[in-house]
Amino acid sequence: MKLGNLQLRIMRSLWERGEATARQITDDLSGGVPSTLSTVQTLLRKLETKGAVRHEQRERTFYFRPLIKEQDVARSAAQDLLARVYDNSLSGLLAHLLEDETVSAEELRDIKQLIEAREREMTK
Amino acid sequence: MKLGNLQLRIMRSLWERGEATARQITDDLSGGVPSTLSTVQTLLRKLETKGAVRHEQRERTFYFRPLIKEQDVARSAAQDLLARVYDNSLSGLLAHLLEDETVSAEELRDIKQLIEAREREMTK
DNA sequence: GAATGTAATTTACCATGGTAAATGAAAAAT
DNA sequence: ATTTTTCATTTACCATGGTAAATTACATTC
Repeated sequence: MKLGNLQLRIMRSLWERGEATARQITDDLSGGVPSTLSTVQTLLRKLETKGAVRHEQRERTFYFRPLIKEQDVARSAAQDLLARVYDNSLSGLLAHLLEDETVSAEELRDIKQLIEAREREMTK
Repeated sequence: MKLGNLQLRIMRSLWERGEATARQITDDLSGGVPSTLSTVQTLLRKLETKGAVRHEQRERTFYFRPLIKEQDVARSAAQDLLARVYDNSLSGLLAHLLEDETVSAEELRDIKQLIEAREREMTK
């Protein structure tokens, strides 16, 4: 499942809240680039058509829930980038990511450990 | 500069060739998902409007050249993914990338070396 | 009960990426 | 010289993401 920018931010609100109304999501968005309630409602419909969310009506109001997992969306976006842009060259991608000066020592330690863990899985 | 899928494939042909006609690019594309000459011409125009390519006419034919660098496009796509989807968590992204079973031992070795090199830069 | 507020729904744009046929003009082949 | 090929250009779609006003329907408040 491929999502646009605002779609992703809407999903993020839903993933955090578990369930949310269009109004609540609109409020969540107001911190960054704000969108009107109307826009959020439109996108929620489109997300529902795509099968990314579902809604349940209580009283007059729609309560939305995510149907797709954050991890799955992220994973497929990462795989897509790797394939489309880097021709599946992991080292090519990582080389670019490591160029960023703001990478912390902790991050480096963490990802090194990820790789070492993966190496251990390798031999099995 | 953000490029669509076909736009990227067209650029890739241009990056490899240095200079190419719409026809040559169309031929290059015929290996994967093919596109008609007409479509390629249309997209080349749009790429030119965006400033991604320029053309030069010789005889009757347009010869296109890339104006943007492959590395820059890749880099910005990677940064965009990292920020938009992973909230700038490098380890989060790498964790997903390493889940792919088809990662080779060589790739692992390569990226480990990238990280170690980056660690050495760190202390400076 | 009338006014106000709050929902969903409808409708209508715009931009971008992609698709390609149709047309016209020029070069190449016959 | 006529036909065929090969370009560029024009035109016209479609899908998706995003934007939002206008409308309608229902609650809440005064």
